[in-house]
Amino acid sequence: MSQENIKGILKTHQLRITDCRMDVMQFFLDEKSALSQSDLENQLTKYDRVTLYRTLNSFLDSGILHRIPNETGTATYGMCHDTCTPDHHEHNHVHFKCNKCGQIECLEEKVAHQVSVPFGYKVDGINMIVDGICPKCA
Amino acid sequence: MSQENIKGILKTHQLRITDCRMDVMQFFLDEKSALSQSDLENQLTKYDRVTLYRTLNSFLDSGILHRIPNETGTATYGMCHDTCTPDHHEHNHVHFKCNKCGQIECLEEKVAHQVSVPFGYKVDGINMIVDGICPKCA
DNA sequence: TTAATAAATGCAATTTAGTTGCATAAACTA
DNA sequence: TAGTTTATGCAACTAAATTGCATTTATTAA
Ligand SMILES: [Mn+2]
Ligand SMILES: [Mn+2]
Ligand SMILES: [Zn+2]
Ligand SMILES: [Zn+2]
Repeated sequence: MSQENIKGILKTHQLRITDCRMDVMQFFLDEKSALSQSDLENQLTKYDRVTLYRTLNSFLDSGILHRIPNETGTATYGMCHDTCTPDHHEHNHVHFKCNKCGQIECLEEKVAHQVSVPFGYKVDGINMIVDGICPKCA
Repeated sequence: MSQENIKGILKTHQLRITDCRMDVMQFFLDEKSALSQSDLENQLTKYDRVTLYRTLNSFLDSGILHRIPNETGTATYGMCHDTCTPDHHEHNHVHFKCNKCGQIECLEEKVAHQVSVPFGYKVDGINMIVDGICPKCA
């Protein structure tokens, strides 16, 4: 994706165009897999950790990224495939976590948007995390 | 559940019977919902935080507890409903997270044990996290 | 019942993750 | 290009989790 396209995404989400934001978004687009704060720190060493935290948060707030649930206790982020807005997020795709390399990916597969729950529970969202072995590790 | 039953569970999993382990397990059995380290710290103040961490980990390793994926970055643990062993965990039930009170519960609802993934991916397990409003908060 | 052994605990220190305040620098607006 | 707003870097801080080690407790076998 071109520099101009990335700028477009930032503008659409009403975010100022800065080097850090451009580089972080580029990194997500290149990697395609989900990334964590520490991935950014390792790769984008020219920026302060705090700036990277704040970049992730601004992307989260504006609906460019979403957080992916995981068991490890470190936040992981993925690009929103769909048309997410700050108000309405639509993350109805499956997440895949490789048990060998640890990488987390957003798959295109859609999640069933209904699930049966006991009487009295009201469902807002459904999140599906599949674990196994990814093609690279097979 | 009786003290003796709890001892039985510990023995089955080849864990030494200690006060801390008895109390932690009792707490999980009483609460029925998923618990975090900080829940334990608040409730079981007579034990050191480190001991509670280690207790959770020993339960995790021996298949008494499982970790529940979430987006917040704090680990949450639930009793394994099914017949889990250290080697093979079978957490085929739905997890529900209330968006009001934050509580996480293991539901009896079974998770579909098939999911379609792109060619090349091998699925080991499926985790389903449903969020919404629980009966208590409705 | 006791002595020997192995494992669990508490405490202090350390590492890792994430946040906040504030001065400065950069981006946008007109 | 000047004025305004927002982002960044740095330092300090809070919170979560881990590690090392001395001491205590649980188990085992005499
Ligand atoms: Mn995703
Ligand atoms: Mn569960
Ligand atoms: Zn992999
Ligand atoms: Zn609730």
